[in-house]
Amino acid sequence: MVLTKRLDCGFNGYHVPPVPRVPKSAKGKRSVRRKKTAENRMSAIDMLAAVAGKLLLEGEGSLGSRTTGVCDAYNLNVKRDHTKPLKNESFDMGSCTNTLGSNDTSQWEVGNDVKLLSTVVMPAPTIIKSDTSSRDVCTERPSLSTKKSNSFISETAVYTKDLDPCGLENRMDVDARLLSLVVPLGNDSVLHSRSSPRCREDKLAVDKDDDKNSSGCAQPSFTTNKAFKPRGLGERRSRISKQLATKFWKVAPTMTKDRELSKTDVEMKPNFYRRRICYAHQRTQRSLFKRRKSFQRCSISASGRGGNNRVNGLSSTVNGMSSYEPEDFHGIIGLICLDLIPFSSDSDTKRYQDDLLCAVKLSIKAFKVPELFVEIPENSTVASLKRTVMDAVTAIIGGGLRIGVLVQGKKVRDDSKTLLQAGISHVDRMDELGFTLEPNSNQTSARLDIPEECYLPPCDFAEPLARFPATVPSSDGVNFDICLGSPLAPIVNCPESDRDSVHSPSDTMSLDKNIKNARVLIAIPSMSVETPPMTPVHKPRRPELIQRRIRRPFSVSEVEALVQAVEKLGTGRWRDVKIRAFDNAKHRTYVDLKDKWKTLVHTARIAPQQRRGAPVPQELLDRVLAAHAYWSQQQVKLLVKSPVAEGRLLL
DNA sequence: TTTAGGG
DNA sequence: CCCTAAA
Repeated sequence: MVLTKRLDCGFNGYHVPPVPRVPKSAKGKRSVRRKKTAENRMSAIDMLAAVAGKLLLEGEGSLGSRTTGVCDAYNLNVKRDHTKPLKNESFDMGSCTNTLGSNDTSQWEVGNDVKLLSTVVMPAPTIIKSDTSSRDVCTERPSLSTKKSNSFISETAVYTKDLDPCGLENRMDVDARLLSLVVPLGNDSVLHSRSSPRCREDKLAVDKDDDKNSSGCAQPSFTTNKAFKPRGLGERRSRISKQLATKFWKVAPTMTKDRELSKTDVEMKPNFYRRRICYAHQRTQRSLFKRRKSFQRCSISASGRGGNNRVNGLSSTVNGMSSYEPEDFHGIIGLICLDLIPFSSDSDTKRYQDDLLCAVKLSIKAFKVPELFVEIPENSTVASLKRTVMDAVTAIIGGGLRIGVLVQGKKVRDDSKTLLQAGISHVDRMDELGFTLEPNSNQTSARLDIPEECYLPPCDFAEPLARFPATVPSSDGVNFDICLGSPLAPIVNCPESDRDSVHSPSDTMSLDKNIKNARVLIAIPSMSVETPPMTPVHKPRRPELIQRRIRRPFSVSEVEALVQAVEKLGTGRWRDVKIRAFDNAKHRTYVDLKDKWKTLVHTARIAPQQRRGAPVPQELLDRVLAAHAYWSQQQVKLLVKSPVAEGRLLL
């Protein structure tokens, strides 16, 4: 049964409907499809489905919450009208098909005029302080008051793209992205299974720590208290969202107050008040999502108690939102935080982006100085050890260093570039952005462009350092982590880190397995001549950790520009094409353009039904084919005229 | 560096 | 998008 409806759902507020547990039998069936996906995907998809259903059908009341977890059951296209100002509270939702239940394949087509007058999630701006001495980072954020949600709508959208576990992505054509999936652990949540002892460790640690913006996990019961209403809450991430968040602070300064208001419709239990939520994030094979995931992970804050909040990929604060108040979560089984990322190249969008990208706040989250030797007698006091380490560190830092900036592993050499141009504004994963400390007198040309990376657990500062001589090695570069949008105490400020600084090998090993998720990636500086050869150097590994670039689908206007340029220049001059049509699009290389052309030609040749991604106007595809044919012919002609070919012809 | 193609 | 041989 296919239903086509135009929906005009202007609903206030939003709550995530209960997501039914996926029956085991069903799980079994689906597991085939989810073969290569992580164990908790189902839950995420279910939640997405639920959210999607609510989003689209709230007010209709017919979608209900019985949703299938089949990952390809949801195909939402949500478009934001970028021509409207951010404050605009409506979205134009594009087509939406929603397949419900395994036995019910109803589909809903949502017309273009459907307006979403509320939000699933609230922007979660975080005020980031780069002041490393400040531990009390502001974590205020907008509340989730459903009543107020109309005020902060604009950036919310549902999109399944990044939840795409099974290739759904390729059928999505909207540039909105699911930002993150926040899943307070509940009994119903499959994700719970991932919350592992580590998570509980964190929980305990956090409880001790109580309120230091550290993170932890909620116990399952925490989110299953039925006395509380569900409410939507979200956090936002990603390149744009980071800035959006900032923006939201500006446009909706009242948001902080809303939390107070929100208490009116939620019962609040004081003893929950400072608990932390444990989030789990859906895994996916898709690199984009991985990236996002890592990004979230990267924001995991170090616990104030010296590293008991290790990065583990399973828990911890995400997004610098270190302490959601429990009232935000009561009864919520799943939350999906979504964001909408504008198309990258439309002119409107560009303005929009530029507008948003004006503020990129960085905070240095971890500062590691590897390969630092400290020699100190056994009978020294801890205090003297600290002093020694501090001296050594100070010697490095005070020694006149300059900062290098790495974006996606590549050094940004042009200091005149803007963050936007350098792509820094776009990084959505923390390890895409790195800094290096380099000696000012950089005669040695040892390089750090492809840093070897190793993992060091946070806040185990003293331990590794103790092995190193106090003489400052003339390291060519030292990486340190920075964090976008994550308020947390810098590791160098972990005063009492000693206690927790020793890790069992297995601990390290398991962490190492999560190296991709780990946020504490440091570079081992290239050894200088003075460095003793016996220096314990980590095995070179994972030099490939250079991040894959963010996927940025070509917009129609970009395609248009590309087609036009190729029509003019032909298919063998990608550099010229780049200069001609994409000179200002720093993120489009000529290889990208060549690749895009390749896919365009392919797209143009296949049946429209086979096409995936953002639909390219047929007119453009026709031009692609025409240009391709023309230039192919030109090449042949050129070949024919060439001596070799001529010679062959003569033969 | 740029092109061209496969992955 | 990535990787890379070849130019």
